[in-house]
Amino acid sequence: MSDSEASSLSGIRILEGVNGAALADLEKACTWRRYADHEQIIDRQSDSTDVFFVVEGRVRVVNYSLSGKEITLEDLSEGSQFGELSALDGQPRSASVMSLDSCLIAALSQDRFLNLLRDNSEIAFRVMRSLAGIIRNSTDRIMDLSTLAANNRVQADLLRQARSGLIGENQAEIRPIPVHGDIASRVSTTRETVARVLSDLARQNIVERKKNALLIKDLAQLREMVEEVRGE
Amino acid sequence: MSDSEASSLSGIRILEGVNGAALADLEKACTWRRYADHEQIIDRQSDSTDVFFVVEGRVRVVNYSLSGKEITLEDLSEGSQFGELSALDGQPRSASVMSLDSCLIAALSQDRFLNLLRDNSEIAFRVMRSLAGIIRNSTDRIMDLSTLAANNRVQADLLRQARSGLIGENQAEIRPIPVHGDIASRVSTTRETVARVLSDLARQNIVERKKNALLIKDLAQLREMVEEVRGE
DNA sequence: TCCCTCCCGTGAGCATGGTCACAGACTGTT
DNA sequence: AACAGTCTGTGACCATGCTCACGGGAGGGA
Repeated sequence: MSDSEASSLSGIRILEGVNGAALADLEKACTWRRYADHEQIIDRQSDSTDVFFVVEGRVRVVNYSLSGKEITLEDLSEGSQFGELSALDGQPRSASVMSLDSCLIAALSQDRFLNLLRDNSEIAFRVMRSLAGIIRNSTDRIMDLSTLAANNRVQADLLRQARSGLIGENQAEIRPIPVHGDIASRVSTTRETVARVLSDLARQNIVERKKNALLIKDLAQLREMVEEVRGE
Repeated sequence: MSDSEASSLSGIRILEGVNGAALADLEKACTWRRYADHEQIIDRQSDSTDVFFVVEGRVRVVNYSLSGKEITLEDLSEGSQFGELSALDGQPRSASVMSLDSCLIAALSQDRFLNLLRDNSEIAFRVMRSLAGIIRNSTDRIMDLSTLAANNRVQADLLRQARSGLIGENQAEIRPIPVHGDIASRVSTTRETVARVLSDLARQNIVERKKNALLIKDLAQLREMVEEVRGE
C-alpha cells in the first residue's frame, strides 16, 4: 500500500467505487486515530455506535471469558471495517477489538454510516455480503467446536492458514511462525495442546519448524487426518 | 394468526410496511408450498438461491456432521425468513433447513429479492439488522462452547428457554417439555448428559418435571450455577 | 555478558463427559 | 391387550485434553 493511500479511505473494500468528492467528504467526516500495538479500540459492552475502518495495520476481534481466557473471533487486515453491528442495531458492542500492529483507524459516526447505506445500495449490498461472510465463518466454527476434537481443530486451523501460503500442490509455508497461544485462542484450546499437536505432526514428518516459517510438507495427509475424524 | 393472513406475506417481519399492491405483487411472485413434519426444505451445499418466508409453522436450521450428529443452529417461527445468505452472496447453502410442523413456506427468487432490497432501503436495513442478530447469537454460542462445560451449557439453555415462560420473579415454566435430544443438539452435547443434568437439578429442587411442562423453581440459583463456572 | 521476558516442549495426574448398554415409562395402534 | 416406537434415567468404562509444574531456548536491553 503506497503512502499516498495511507491516510485515505480508498482501500476500504465496502467503499469501493465511491467517487472522489464523496470519498473526500467521508474522509473529513471521520475521526482519525493511530493506535499502537495491543491497544483496545472497542470494549465489549460499551455503547458507542461508530463504524471503524482499518486503513493501516491489523486488528483482532476478541472476547474474554470472565476468567480472562481470550477467544479470538477474527483477525482483520487493511481494507476491512468493524463495528457495523452496533451501528446497525444500536445494541452494545458484541466483542472487543484491539490493534495487533501500529494501526491507522478511521471512525465514522452511526448517522453518517446509515445515511451512506441508505443512499447507496451498492454499499449496502457489500455490507450485507460481508455480514453473510461472518455468519458463514461463525457457523463453520460452531460446527468445528461441536464435532471436532481439540487436536483436530488445531490441524484444521493449520489447513486454513496454509491456504494463503501454498507452495505447489501439496506444500505450504506459514509465515511468520504462528505463536502457539494465538492458535489456541482461535480454536479454543490450550497452548500446550497446540504444542503437542505440532510435535506429533513434526514426528510424522508432516510439518517442519523452520527458522521463521512453518513448513507444511504434506497437506494431503494433514487434510486426511481432519476429515477422518469428522466422519466418525 | 388469523386465517385471512395465513396465506399472505403480511406477517413477515422484514416486509412490514410494504403497501398492499406491492405486497400482492410479491405474493404472486412467490412459489408457495406446504411442507409436512420433518421435511427437508433446504439442503446444505445445494446451490439454489431463493429466499424463503415462514408464513405458517416452525422450521429448524441444522447441520449434520458426517457421522450424522445433528447440530441445531436456530429454530425459526412464523414471520421469519431464511436463505438470505445464498441470495446475497451466491454461495452454496451454509446449512440445511427442515420443517418442524406442518408449514406454509413462500419462496422468492434471488432476483426479486435483490431488487426489493435495492429499491427499498428500509427492508435492506431490516435484513441487515436480522443478519446482525444472527451474528450476535453465533458469537454468544461460540463463547459458550469455548468457555462453558457441557453441563453448564445445558443449564444456560434452560435459562434461555425460561425467558419466554416467566412466572413471577424467580420461577418459569417451559412448555411443552423439551425433548432431551433437542436440547443436546442445541448445546452440542449428548442426550445422556442432558438427562443427568436435569436429574441433578431435580434432586437439588431447582427444576421439577410436571405433566406437560418443565417447572423451574429457582431461576436465581440456576443462574448462579452458570455464572459461577464462567468466572473460574 | 548477564538478566529478563517470551515462547516452546513435555511429563503426570485427574475431571469431564462421550459411549455403550439396558431397563422402564408413556403413547398411539391394531 | 399386546406391541411398536419414542423418550427417559442411570450405571460403568475409559479417552480426551485441561491443569500444573518445570526446564530449556532465543532475543533484547543495559
